[in-house]
Amino acid sequence: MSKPGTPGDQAFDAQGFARGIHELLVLAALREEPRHGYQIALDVEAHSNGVFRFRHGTLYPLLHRMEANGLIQGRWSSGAGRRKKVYSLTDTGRRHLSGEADRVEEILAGLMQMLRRAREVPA
Amino acid sequence: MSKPGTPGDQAFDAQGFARGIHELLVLAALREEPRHGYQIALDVEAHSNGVFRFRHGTLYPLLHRMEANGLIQGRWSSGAGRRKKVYSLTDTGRRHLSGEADRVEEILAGLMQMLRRAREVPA
DNA sequence: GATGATATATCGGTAGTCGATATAATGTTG
DNA sequence: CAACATTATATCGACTACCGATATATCATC
Repeated sequence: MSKPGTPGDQAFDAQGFARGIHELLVLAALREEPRHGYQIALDVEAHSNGVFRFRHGTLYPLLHRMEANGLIQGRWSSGAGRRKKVYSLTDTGRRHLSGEADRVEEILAGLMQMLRRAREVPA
Repeated sequence: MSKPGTPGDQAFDAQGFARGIHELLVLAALREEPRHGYQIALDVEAHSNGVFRFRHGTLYPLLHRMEANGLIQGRWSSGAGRRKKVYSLTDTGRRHLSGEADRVEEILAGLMQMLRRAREVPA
């Protein structure tokens, strides 16, 4: 694995990265307590000063996908009133959260290194 | 702009982010001196310890796109031997480099905040 | 002359974001 | 109560562009 170019290294995957970020945002929002989709969107937006924002057309399919993958589990709130589907982290999801956090952190380190390089004034 | 949720804020755009990263990698690689595509790929991989890696099917269309957008300018090396298309930064590209670097840095700050949050141990 | 590295190019499959649109219950205001 | 905004979820089609595969050609080495 010391040889550069060896496949299997966990390198930056542009497609997976954006998706992974969205998943992380959801998982992080559910870290403390279960929430329903709309709440997750508000929560994410509030905690990031509006940097991250879920569109409806992105969020709900994402939640369905994550539920199908066993990362979260949804239950329709039984009470009367507006129907809400409340999601909570599964054990898999909780494990995934910390694992992905490590992975993303490595990539962020690489990105910051790149930014430093981008800012070096050419001689 | 103080009001959170105001549209027009430059928020995280999942699609644009991944593309922006790839563009930044190219621009940063050309910061000091012109290089041809294959060189850029090697350079990026070397400077990121293999975290970032360009596939050929990604790199060359990207270079064409960036040239069409006026961020870089390519010239076929006139000498004999293997043909190489050497790219250099345009003024637009140089401006874009610093602008995008600022934008990405903001997003990175948001991502790191999210990571911290993801790691907080729930009570 | 076969293999492998250098060097560029293109295409089709694929996945997922995003805007638009739909539905419906609830809160609010006059 | 009528009209409207907000809360809440869902789905679809257009679009974008990454990625693996494939092709072409030069050069070095053996």
